[in-house]
Amino acid sequence: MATLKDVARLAGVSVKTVSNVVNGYSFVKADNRRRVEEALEATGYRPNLGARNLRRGRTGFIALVLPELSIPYFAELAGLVIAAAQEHEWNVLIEQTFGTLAGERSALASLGPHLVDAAILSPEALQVDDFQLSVPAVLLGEHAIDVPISRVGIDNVAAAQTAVRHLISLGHQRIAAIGAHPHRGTAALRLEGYRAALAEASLPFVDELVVPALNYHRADGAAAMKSLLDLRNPPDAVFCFNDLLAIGAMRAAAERFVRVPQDLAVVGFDNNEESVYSSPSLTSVAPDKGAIARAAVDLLHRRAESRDSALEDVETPFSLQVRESTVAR
Amino acid sequence: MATLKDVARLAGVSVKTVSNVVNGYSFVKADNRRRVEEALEATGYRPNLGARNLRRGRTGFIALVLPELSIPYFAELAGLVIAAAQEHEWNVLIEQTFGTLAGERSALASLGPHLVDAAILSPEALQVDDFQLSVPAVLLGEHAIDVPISRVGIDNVAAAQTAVRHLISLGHQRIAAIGAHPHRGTAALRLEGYRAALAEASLPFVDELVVPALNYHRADGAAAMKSLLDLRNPPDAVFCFNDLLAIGAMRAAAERFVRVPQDLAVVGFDNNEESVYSSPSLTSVAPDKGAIARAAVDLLHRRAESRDSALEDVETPFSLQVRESTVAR
DNA sequence: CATCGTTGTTCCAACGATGTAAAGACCGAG
DNA sequence: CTCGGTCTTTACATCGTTGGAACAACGATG
Repeated sequence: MATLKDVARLAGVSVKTVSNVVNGYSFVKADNRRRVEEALEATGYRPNLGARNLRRGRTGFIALVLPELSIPYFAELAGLVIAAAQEHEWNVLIEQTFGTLAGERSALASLGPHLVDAAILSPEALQVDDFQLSVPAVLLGEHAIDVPISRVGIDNVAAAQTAVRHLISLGHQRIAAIGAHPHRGTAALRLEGYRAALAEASLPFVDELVVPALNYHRADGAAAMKSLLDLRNPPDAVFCFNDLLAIGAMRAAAERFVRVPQDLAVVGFDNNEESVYSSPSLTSVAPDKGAIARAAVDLLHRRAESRDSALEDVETPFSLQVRESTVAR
Repeated sequence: MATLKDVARLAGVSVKTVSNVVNGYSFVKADNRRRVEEALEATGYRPNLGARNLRRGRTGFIALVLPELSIPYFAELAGLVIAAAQEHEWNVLIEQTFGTLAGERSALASLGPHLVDAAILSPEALQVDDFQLSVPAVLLGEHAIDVPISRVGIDNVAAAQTAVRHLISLGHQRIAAIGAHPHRGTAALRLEGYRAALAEASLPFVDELVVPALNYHRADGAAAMKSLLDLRNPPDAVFCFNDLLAIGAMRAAAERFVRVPQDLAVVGFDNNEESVYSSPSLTSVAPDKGAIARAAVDLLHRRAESRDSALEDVETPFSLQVRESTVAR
């Protein structure tokens, strides 16, 4: 691998002159510039990023800490973050926490200015004490707890309310919710939106219709749905806090020969590609994932450049995608 | 951020002694070792990986070049690769190519010993000339073309044959295939397995039943299925070259009120989590993704350590997961 | 007490890049 | 022909780490 030294020797100039050419410094004599450029070409020189960053005091990486890549929402988001980071010459390091406190702690511990310039976090279990970050960071989703970190995400209350209003507007009266969670900030807000929508339609809030889910996987949605179908008086609609739960719920319904949407309307959250092709296709709250990824990366870029540290709270748009799980073809 | 120098000053020893303690060098006096360890603790020292790797001549990263994270197979695989890489103290850099030649070329160009120690590639369009790699690499899937690079993957011919045999054993005679592709190596092999299974059952190979798919997304599967259902004599079973195609195909069938599996049996490939929860659930060829990830990373580790460069071809196991899309409950 | 081998520590150079300061080349003005 | 100012290039130090050689301390040996 060619280094600046090799190029310099070939071009017959000093190392620094080559460095100047590489970095676009203006005052290089045309003749030398040409010779250096030829030498660069001939050796196929590529800068050693490690060395450059060591000298510059940056690493060229940002961390993306998320629960699991096998969850479609995070996989899609990761893809978008990688694309957005590229525009700022950042490479993305993905850390999986599997939603556990231990996993999140170890991911955070491994972060530091020597490894990454900044971090994007999607935490699920972290405590206040854990946020002793040494690099600029941004939270995706919600503040489960009150920590001084910027945030990017949608208005979860409004989004949930929109989803449940949709169910109410279709005439549903006994609407369940799947995905309550003791620690997850988004879960609390979506529940709040659910409550608000019921309240404004003067529908009662029924405890037994709110089912918790510890993980947001398909299996959890299926289990929750089964318990709902076992009720003396099962719901006629269900709002799931993410699409995977909804997919699991629809699966459980199908196994009991409960028809969606005739017997049971289902709304999800995240608008995974999977939900467009399921049978029936799934009505879902669609956050603008591209906007989230871009906003998060841009925010970190500003913070990494200027050392100011104003907290920001960026709200990204969402929409409701209505499909067959609430309105039959 | 504390450096070795800070720790050394605090402990009252030289930088090198601290380095020796950090790296587990045996001959350090107990007394000094204790003082250094206390100083390490007190300063919260974490080695600067960039500097360490610069000195050691490695980067601590491997690249994972794949089409797109939003494709579940690659998302799951990426998660497993990250986990496997952790055991060798490697961080994973994910590059998305979006299946285009340009994307793959630019990903490859950005690779080099200054950035990564090794690379795992899942190419779809690359040409022979492109494989001028300067780091150890391994291909996932198949050699589309004849290049001297190690490979890890399943026996695609046998896997496809197993899938189609399954359909034949259920009495299907008119079996379609979705996913033929002009350049993709795996596509050719899966088609070969399909052909072999037909041949051994003395079933005719019918051209119109083999449908190409340029991308392997759900939409492509749906489009292909529609064209098959438009045939004068449509198939009674279909083998899709991946699960996304199969999901799209089942969706298209449902829209035409074609029942799966009664009117049409469907087999996929990849065994995505999504396929377990679809309605009907999808019979699929299940490659052992964990084994693939581990084998690829381990192979690269061996190659990065010892400079020998024997080509390896690692075959990982697969199985057929039979579900409702071929056998009704 | 000189010598030796073992153990423990330090100093120096190097990895590849860039910022700083100083030196060299060149120009026109006085 | 010197001076002062702009270009242009260079030498050097530096980022944080580690390998190697040098050095120092030590008890054991002859």
